Amino acid sequence: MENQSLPRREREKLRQRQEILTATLLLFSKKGYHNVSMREIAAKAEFAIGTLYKFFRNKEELYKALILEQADRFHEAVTEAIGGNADEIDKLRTFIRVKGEIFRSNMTTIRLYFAETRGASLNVMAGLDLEIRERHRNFLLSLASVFEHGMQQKHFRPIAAPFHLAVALDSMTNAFLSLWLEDPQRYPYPEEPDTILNILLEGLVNP
Amino acid sequence: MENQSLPRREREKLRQRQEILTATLLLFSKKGYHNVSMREIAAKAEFAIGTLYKFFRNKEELYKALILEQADRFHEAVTEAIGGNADEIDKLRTFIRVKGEIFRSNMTTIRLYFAETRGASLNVMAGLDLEIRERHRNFLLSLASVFEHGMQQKHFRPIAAPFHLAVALDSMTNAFLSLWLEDPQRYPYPEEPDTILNILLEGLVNP
Amino acid sequence: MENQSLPRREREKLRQRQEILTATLLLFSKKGYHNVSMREIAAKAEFAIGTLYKFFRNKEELYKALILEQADRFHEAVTEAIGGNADEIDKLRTFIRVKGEIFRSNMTTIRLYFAETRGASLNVMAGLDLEIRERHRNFLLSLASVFEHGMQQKHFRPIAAPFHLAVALDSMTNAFLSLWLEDPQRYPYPEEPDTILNILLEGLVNP
Amino acid sequence: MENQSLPRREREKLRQRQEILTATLLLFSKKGYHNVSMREIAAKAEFAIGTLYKFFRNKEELYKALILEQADRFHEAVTEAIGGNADEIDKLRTFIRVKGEIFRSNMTTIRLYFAETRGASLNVMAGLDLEIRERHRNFLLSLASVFEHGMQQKHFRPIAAPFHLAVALDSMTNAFLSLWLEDPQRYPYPEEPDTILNILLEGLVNP
DNA sequence: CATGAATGAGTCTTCATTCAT
DNA sequence: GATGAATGAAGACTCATTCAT
Repeated sequence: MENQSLPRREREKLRQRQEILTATLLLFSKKGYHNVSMREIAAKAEFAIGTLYKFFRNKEELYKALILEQADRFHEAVTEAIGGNADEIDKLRTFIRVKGEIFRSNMTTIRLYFAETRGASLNVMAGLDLEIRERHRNFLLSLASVFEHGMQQKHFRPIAAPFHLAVALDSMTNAFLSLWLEDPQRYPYPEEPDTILNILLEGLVNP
Repeated sequence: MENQSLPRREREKLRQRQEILTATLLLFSKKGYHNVSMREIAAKAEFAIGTLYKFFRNKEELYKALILEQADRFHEAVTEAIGGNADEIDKLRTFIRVKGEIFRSNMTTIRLYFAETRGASLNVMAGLDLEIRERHRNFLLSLASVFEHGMQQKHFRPIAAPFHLAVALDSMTNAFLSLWLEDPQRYPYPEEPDTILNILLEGLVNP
Repeated sequence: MENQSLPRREREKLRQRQEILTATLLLFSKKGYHNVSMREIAAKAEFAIGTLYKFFRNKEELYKALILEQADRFHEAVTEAIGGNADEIDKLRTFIRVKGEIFRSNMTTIRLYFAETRGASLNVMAGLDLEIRERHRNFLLSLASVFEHGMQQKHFRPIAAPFHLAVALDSMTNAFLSLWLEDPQRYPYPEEPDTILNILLEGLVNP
Repeated sequence: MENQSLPRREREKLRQRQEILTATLLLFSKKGYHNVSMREIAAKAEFAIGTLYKFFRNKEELYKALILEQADRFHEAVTEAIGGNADEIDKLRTFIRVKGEIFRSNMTTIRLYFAETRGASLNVMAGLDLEIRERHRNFLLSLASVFEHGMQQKHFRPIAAPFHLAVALDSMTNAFLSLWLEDPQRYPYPEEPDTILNILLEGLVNP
């Protein structure tokens, strides 16, 4: 992702920044923001404490950067999943599948993300929350336009506003993935994302 | 709720305990567990610090008590909403409405509740989390049995497992209420809970 | 010891005072002054905290009273041991034996006593120390007069000042009893007090 | 005592450690362990509180280190005093003199030492006590072997077990030094250690 | 430029003491 | 007079942040 045309010095700095963020993610997601010390992060990242402060003004800033980076990654991926020219239903199916894959391969990140998007943000700071919500909202709008387009194409019945449908679908995937996160054995996230789709579509598709 | 036949001394103690919990709820939900000091709580509750420790062994215990009390209140209310002998669809409608009302009159509590049920708990402690999840799961089972009964009565088509439907409905109400929480103006939680019901039922009801 | 002619009310008070002191002795000698709380003492003595303060102005005063009472008991007993008309050597022998008996039957007290007489007093307060030293000094003077008398009677050679001899004898009994306190098995305090007497009386150098 | 070939950084650390210990010794010996706060120590040592914790894990550890260091110093010195090839009586005389000198130049330390070796240890911790007793016992054994050797050489009559004689001599020096500590004017510790030696060596009984 | 030693404000918690009942 | 609930000062300890080397 890093621009390879940057001067070597700059590229090096970006790499170090990444290393710090990686170590931080590991620690924060395992123990929580308040239970991780800068010393601990420095040790894990194999930098001096002072160096951390060269990259991030303070602990909060480091946290913000971490969350935003992860949120970006996440929203990019799901947004891409519903892009392209595929059939609307395929797009929804792809979305569910891709989101599931991201969860499965980023449980660590996800825990942190949930912690942020669901109120915990109150604990740390308000500003961050806004930026995350912004990204989330943008994604919901993209998803809504899939529904909208489907309606225009008469594939979908207008049982609710497109945005509401987007919110509904997004929340259902969250809920099922949340169950899976709790107990992957008991609640396997559908290999085929059909359960969720069924619930949403069974009444939605125009007969 | 407090037993009025308790000796006066006991009633007084319960009242004080409640005052502490109320002050704590306000502070925790506004600033988060780690950003509130016992001194602050004592000041808000208008008790001496030492008095706090008469009621709660330590800060964590106070937090636990607070969360559990609120969760109980919440789950009792929504469980009651789907009890009784009403028609299944009416029960779902009542659930959505009641949950909305609870949210609207307990925003403070809700913020804290979400913080707990959605990952932030990682930050504070594991034990509490389990008890909350247990309550949540119990409610989901009750809700599932509403769907199951509806299927047995042939009011509902078996488009998905009852428990999955319960999860879906619960998550949708959360999502819409979450939007409303963010911006009550922009996202009014449906006075009539029909949007959510529509999404869920439009395909669910047996034609 | 309590004057039976005191009004009943007074006698009762004295008895309560004793009960407090007994409980306190047990706790202080087991855990040390600073590791015992007034609440703990009140519980052990089965009085209310406030009642403790009726008898002793504060924790320190309670401590002082306790130590002084024990010291008095102790010094009375050893002083009595060297009183009477017996032969000087018998008096010394009796002293050693009696002191041993007191130790053996009051280990609890003794630990506290040592803690006080040997520097720990620094920890708690200076005033107490003085009163104890006074008693100790008085006893040493009594003991010295035994030596002095023995010299006058020509039973003893004037190898050192009587007071110095008293100090020497007292310190030796302390040392041997201290060993015994540490490990009663390994260092049995002489049934017959002859070891200590030998050292003092025999004369070590080979003629 | 510090290895001068250590890297400068290490030497500096050792020096700081010593400064902390020195300040701590002063405060503890004057006011006692429980009446000295870490804040106070930090102020006296002219370090930040946090710095104290870089050197000692907690207050107890600091105390332990202090006591053990002083005890080592003390026992080394007295053990050395009875080493070498001198005549046994000379060794005893040297011991008495050297111990006196140590006392005189380390009153502060001594107060703390006594506090530990004589019961006060109950108050703070058990582990430390053991290590000190161990050192003390080792010294007594060395001293005992002086008596034993003296007996083998027929300089001493076997009036008591060598170990008992060691205990006796040690306790007498303690007692006389303790008097001196109380009131240096009234009880000058014998310039020439002859009083104590006399008592021990002369033989008290008139032949 | 990187380092990590030093800092000290701020945290939770205990407990001697008071005083309304 | 007895009680023990309430008080809040004070203590040990942590950790984000700075800055001399």
